[in-house]
Amino acid sequence: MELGDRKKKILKAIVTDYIETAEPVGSRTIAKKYLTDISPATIRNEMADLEDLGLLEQPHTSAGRIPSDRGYRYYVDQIMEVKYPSPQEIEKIKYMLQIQTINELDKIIKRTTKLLSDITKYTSAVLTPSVRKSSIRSLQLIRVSDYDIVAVVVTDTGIIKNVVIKSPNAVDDAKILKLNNILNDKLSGLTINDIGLTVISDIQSHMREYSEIFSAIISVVYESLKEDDSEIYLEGTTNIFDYPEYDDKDKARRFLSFIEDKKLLTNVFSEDENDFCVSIGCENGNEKIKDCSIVKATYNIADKTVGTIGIIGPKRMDYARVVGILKSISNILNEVFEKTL
Amino acid sequence: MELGDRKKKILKAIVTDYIETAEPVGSRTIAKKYLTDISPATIRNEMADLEDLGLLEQPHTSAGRIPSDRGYRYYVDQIMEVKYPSPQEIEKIKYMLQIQTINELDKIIKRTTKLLSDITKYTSAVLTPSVRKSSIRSLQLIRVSDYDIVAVVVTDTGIIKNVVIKSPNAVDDAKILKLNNILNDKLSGLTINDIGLTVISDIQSHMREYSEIFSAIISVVYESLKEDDSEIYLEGTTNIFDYPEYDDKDKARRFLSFIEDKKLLTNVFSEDENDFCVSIGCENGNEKIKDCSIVKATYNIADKTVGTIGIIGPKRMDYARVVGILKSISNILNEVFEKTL
DNA sequence: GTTAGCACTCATTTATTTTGAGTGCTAACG
DNA sequence: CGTTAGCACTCAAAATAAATGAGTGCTAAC
Repeated sequence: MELGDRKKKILKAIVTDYIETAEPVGSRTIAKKYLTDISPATIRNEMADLEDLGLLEQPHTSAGRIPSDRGYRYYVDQIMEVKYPSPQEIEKIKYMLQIQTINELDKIIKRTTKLLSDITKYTSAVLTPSVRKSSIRSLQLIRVSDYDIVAVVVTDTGIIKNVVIKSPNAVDDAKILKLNNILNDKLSGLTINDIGLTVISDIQSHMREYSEIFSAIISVVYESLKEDDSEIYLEGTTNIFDYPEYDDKDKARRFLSFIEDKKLLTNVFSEDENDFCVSIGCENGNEKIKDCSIVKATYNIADKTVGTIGIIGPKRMDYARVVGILKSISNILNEVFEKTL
Repeated sequence: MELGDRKKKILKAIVTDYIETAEPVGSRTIAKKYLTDISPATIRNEMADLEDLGLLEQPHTSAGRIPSDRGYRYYVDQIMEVKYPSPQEIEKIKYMLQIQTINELDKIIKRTTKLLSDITKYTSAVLTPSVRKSSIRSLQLIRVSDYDIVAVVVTDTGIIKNVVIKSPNAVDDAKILKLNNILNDKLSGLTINDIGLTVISDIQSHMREYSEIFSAIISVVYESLKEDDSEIYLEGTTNIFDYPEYDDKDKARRFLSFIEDKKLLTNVFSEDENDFCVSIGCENGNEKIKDCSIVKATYNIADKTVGTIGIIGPKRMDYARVVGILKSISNILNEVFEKTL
């Protein structure tokens, strides 16, 4: 849909003003604050057109206009100019994400989540890397007692995962050492998906003597790695109280219950085909957050896209700013994760 | 303070009714629903006395009475009879906490948290075991690359903790093996607090050749174990919307911001001298939750008190039921953790 | 000591009015 | 023809007023 120049300006004015004030925008406001050389009457005519096109809507007859989902979409795609953080701000963010004594993946991710909500003032969510896309760098068995083994898997993406295994028969250090060598030898470098029947039977052939204990180990480890294990970190969940659209108790509740359900949330924030995505209102498919917008970006470790960072907030969201921030932070994260590995 | 029998009955009636209805309780209601053989006028006289004693208060002149903090306290300490779950319910809870393919500490705790909020309909919080009170059962170093080591610590309380270490100089498998043996030998059985200068220098004397790498390891591991690392799990945070006292946006917000701050929350739910504790309104010390009550109990692993389970909700809380549930679940948890180790 | 009776209080509910921001339409203007 | 001033009309929200009713404290009688 191609809009005339003036219509674009008016749509932009309405979206901008509505984002700022949360009040429906009237023709007089636009004529005074944004387009001083056109009269309210003319603006009214244009607004009527924009409403016919489905880009604006009117809460009730005697109110101003607010953008519709499609209106926001048009604004995001065709009108807005992304506002990136200033170089100083970028430096500050880098600083916040790099300084730390212990270089733990988890800590960087937690800190990123907090940072995101602090800067944007919306609710932020970060998905931790999933084991499934990573390949195994090292698999180590630790003997804890005669019948208790802990398997520790370290991936090329820096994830460390522990699996507790009850052994069917007693194990000693020698056995563990042998099992360790074989498993490590056969599994390192493989992704979870690579581990199939052929690999397993190959290992099994090297393990005639331990077949029982081996199958206990492999099944538990395999199950544990296969399950979708990426966690989600959340920050700034109470930020929504700053936005008048959530003055209504039920609205706030609906939002927060959605947020509380980690399954739903993970679903919404999981990566899709794009490495960057803005989804507005009904676009995000879930009835419960049909008046929210979500902006998300992916991040990489070891050149693999392993997780996403994002924010969720009211549709009346400062898209230009949020998009700039998310793009920048996802870039910075990629840099950080390049260095720390 | 010793109360007459009738006063006790009236206080009990008021607390019971207020817990149920959230409405100030008037003399007529009591005469009709609870003490049918006394007239409202008499009850009014008694209520005036109870108010003088500081056990009741009146929101405004023409309203009924509600219990004060002290009133609740008297009710909890002197009047209420704990309502324990039925044997069937107990069995159900046991079932929920025991059935699982992989016996992971984390999963049991997560499930407990969910269970608690589901049953009580309040917000539940569970503190995971802290490494600090545990002793080391096994410490294993894993070589990930020339300069990357992961230390895995398994405690007698079933905690598994990973620490990433950047080695100052390259390590090979032989070195790791040797370090492993020495560390394991010297550290297992010790608690974190046991690890002091003497132990460290003792190990150091066995490690002349690796002194540099050793100090890298010991400092990072020690730091990591020393820090207070118990996490807190939360469930049912949106349950508060079911209670009319949180109809007010600001009240809800205050509660939820408190809940969001893991530091504050951990503080409130950490164990104190008692293994069971009810804290009402102002008693819990924090201005932000002065109209909440907290009930918490501890749980043990390997005969050590390692964490707490609890719920937080409005002062108008069904204490008798919540206390019964928490006591039961903490017992069940202790049983479960006895078996799984 | 207990209770019926009554005047009084005050939050809550319901109804009514006022206000004002905003619109659409018409007619005039350049 | 596009633009704009003018005006009647709409309707949510705010302000005001009145009605309701649950509950109290006090007094006097049982």
